[in-house]
Amino acid sequence: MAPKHQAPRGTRDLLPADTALWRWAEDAARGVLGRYGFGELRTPLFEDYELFARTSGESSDVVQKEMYRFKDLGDRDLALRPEFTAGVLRAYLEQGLGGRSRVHRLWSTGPVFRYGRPQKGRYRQFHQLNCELIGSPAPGADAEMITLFVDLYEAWGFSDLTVLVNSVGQPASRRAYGERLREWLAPVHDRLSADSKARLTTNPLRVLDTKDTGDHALFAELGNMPRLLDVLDADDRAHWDAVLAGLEAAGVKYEIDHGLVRGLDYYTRTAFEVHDRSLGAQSALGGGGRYDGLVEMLGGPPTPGVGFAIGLDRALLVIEERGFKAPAGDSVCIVAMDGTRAAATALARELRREFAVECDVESRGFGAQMKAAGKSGARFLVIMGEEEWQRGEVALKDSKSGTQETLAPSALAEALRVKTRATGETA
RNA sequence: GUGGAUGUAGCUCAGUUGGCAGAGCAUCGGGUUGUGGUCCCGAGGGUCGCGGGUUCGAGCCCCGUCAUCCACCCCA
Repeated sequence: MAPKHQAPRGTRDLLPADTALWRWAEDAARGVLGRYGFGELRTPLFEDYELFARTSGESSDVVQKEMYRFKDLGDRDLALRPEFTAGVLRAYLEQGLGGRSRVHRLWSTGPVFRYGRPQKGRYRQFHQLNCELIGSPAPGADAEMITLFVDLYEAWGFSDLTVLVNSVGQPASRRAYGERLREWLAPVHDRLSADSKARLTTNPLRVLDTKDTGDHALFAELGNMPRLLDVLDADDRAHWDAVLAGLEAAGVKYEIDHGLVRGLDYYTRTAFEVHDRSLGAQSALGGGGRYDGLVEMLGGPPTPGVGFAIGLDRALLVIEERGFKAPAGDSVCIVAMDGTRAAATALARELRREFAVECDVESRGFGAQMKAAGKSGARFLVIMGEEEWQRGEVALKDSKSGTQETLAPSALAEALRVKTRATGETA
């Protein structure tokens, strides 16, 4: 007790029981992503600080107070990635992907870092699954990304997800809308909550999703709340309508949320998010949107794009709470006697080319090995008794059926193959 | 960053007005060197998060600190 070191605040260890579930989820996601034609991109965990500062927006919370920023020994100004998109687009430009083909579908996963006060579902080191579709301005791209987003969750057993969608327009129309909001709220300005007053100057759109009930009463009193969708220009409007049509064509259920504003400044047009109530206050499971000006902001040619990030820690939290266990394959446990230990070692190595095999390495007695076998949950027991071994035989016991048979060691692999195939499970 | 709650065995938690640190589960051993998961018996395991203070005496009271949880901010 009271170990000298503990994991830094907001970080945690994932033990084998946890990582089994994580791997299951990652494998399921990989399958979906492959079928959608996405390729995996791996980028550095840290990049120039400036890259994140510029893309996220100087006024964003990420830049203001959440970045893990440091100088390396060469005095370079670096930061641990607080999100994936900036690094992905940097790689896209640096590697000249735009010249190889017009459209790229890229996914990434790994830890991301944000300095903030931890609580359940919020960590300083957390994990995202990130997808970007770079190069297409078409509303069909937005719709496909949202569909992929939903399909990933469905692969994890989430049914009936509600996807919140909104259009945040272009930066110019967003600014115009902010002005309209300010004018609309002017008559009641002094009665707004402190939070809302502050947000009115920093990010007026955020005022709308305040949790303050007094503010909501004021909104009702004013009536005729201006809506972001009403100030969209014709092109944005047409894009928005086409995205919704695309979702309907794909059979994806969605809800329009006029108050939905993403935390990062670079979003244009489409924005979307998914929440799960069982998570409490930190309920966002994932979100994303279109970022048509971002590549240009990084010094590249005008390149449209749309992407999203899924919070794996939160998704896994929900999966765990549902009591889901990663399916475990059938495994084999070898039980040897004093006269057959060497032979058991050889047999274990051979079988391990194909099956998950446990074999005592401590020269323990028969009883102890049987107990260990029971605890390990192995489906098959290979019992190597001295007398049978002399006759060229071993016993194979199937715990599932309770049956036991005697066979030649050379026939073991095939017997196991047949039995595991019969139940459709693999080791 | 703000406000609040909680830290006792690997885990979940008892612990009375301040008076010898406990249970269940888990672990290990035995019953049981040729058929396990059950059962029975036994054992190990604790600077009571950490540091300081009050006291004859602190798991309990006080201060600080670290961590977790809840809410806010914000997000994943």
